[in-house]
Amino acid sequence: MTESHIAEKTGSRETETAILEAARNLLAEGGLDALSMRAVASQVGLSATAIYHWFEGKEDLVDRVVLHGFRRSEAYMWKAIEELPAGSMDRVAALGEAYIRFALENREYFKIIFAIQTPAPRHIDDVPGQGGYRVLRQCVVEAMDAGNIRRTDPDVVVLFLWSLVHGLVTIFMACDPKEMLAETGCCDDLDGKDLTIGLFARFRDLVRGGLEPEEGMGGGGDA
Amino acid sequence: MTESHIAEKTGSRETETAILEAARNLLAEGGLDALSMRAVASQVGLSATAIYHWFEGKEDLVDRVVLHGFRRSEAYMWKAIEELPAGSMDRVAALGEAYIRFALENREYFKIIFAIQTPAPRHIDDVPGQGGYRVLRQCVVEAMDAGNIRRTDPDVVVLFLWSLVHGLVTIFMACDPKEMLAETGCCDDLDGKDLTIGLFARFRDLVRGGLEPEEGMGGGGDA
DNA sequence: GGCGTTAAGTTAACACCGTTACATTAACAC
DNA sequence: GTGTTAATGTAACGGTGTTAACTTAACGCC
Repeated sequence: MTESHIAEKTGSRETETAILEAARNLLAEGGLDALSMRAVASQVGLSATAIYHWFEGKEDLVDRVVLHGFRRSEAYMWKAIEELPAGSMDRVAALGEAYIRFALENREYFKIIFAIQTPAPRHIDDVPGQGGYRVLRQCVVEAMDAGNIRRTDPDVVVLFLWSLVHGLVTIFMACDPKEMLAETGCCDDLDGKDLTIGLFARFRDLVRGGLEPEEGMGGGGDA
Repeated sequence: MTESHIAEKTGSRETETAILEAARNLLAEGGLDALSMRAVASQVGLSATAIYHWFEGKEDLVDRVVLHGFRRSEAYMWKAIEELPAGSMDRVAALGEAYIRFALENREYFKIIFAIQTPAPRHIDDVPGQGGYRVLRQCVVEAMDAGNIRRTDPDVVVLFLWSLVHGLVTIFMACDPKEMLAETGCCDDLDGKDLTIGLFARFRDLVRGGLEPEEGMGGGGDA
């Protein structure tokens, strides 16, 4: 409670950020298993128990690491749309693509939030939606105002789009997308991240026009 | 390699299934952390090491437990559509709803596949898509033949629908959906599983008709 | 200069964990 | 009987997150 408290804290924070950075690297390289208190500590040059002076425990440490990831993701998504015209569907699509890119480039951050053993579900602010949700929502509302999206509850549309992209990413992170689409031959020349984005591109038509057949095209095939 | 091998094995399998059942319960109750070799063993009345005679290790045990979950999920989905007319969109929608129901009623099975630390992604056959993918694909193809779905690559449509539903479930398992839609007031009276399904119902319009505004409705609002 | 307090870190230990090595018991084949 | 194999047990290893108790250094204060 003394006056010099602020300055004193500021200096010591270096240790805290060093711990966070080490944790971040371990997580990105080897996943949650590789992020052990002892591994983090040895990388920083401390004993494992010293970490408990800065973080409540492993869960707290991981939370803080992941939080940092979200902050980056928000910036990532803003950057993706900044040069595209407001109200355009291109903006909405670019946002989806950015989400995919970020997720696949930061698998471990991403997995943790949706994979972690949480007894209670996490608050929305702790989730990639944090920045993402609000950015997307703004784009959707603008697109509605511009007459590019049918006028309905914007939150339903946002969740619709978010679910679509998030589902695609999550599925492709768990299965081998290449194998999954082997029979189809669609996007044959692509793989990994590009395949996911290629498939996302093919979703655009469905999102825009829906699954319903065009009017006046006759009743489909030979049924 | 002796002749009595089969009968002998059949009798002993009871131990194996007892282990599986104990593992299943522990997983469903307390997640992957609660499923420890020692906990399983004590529940069956064995020593932890005895499990290694029936399973290669924890990973193998978990895999087998999850596999059982998939089998159930497939049956669950077949049952959901059996009384609905083939080729109808109701079938497709019922499948989505069944997927949501199963996921939320079997969170731990579900989480594991998409959450587990897999260096290499799992094969499609190891994923809820296993049964699910093929069931959904059949329904989509039938709906195309019946003229209820625009004719395009069915695998793209299947993945589109699967992504949508899977994303919705995954997001709602990680965030608090109630909180997320607080401002909107949509589906205000529902919660938990019902809210997710309620929201899924609102997706149906968007899936059918797309986001594009109807022709001849004028250029949207006041933009 | 001595005192109390706090920050920052240590070592030792606890209770788990998955897994391995090795011993044991029982049943069966020859 | 003897050998073999299935089925289980005990003891132990190296790892985990975490706690308790201790040190060491720095600071404010009188």
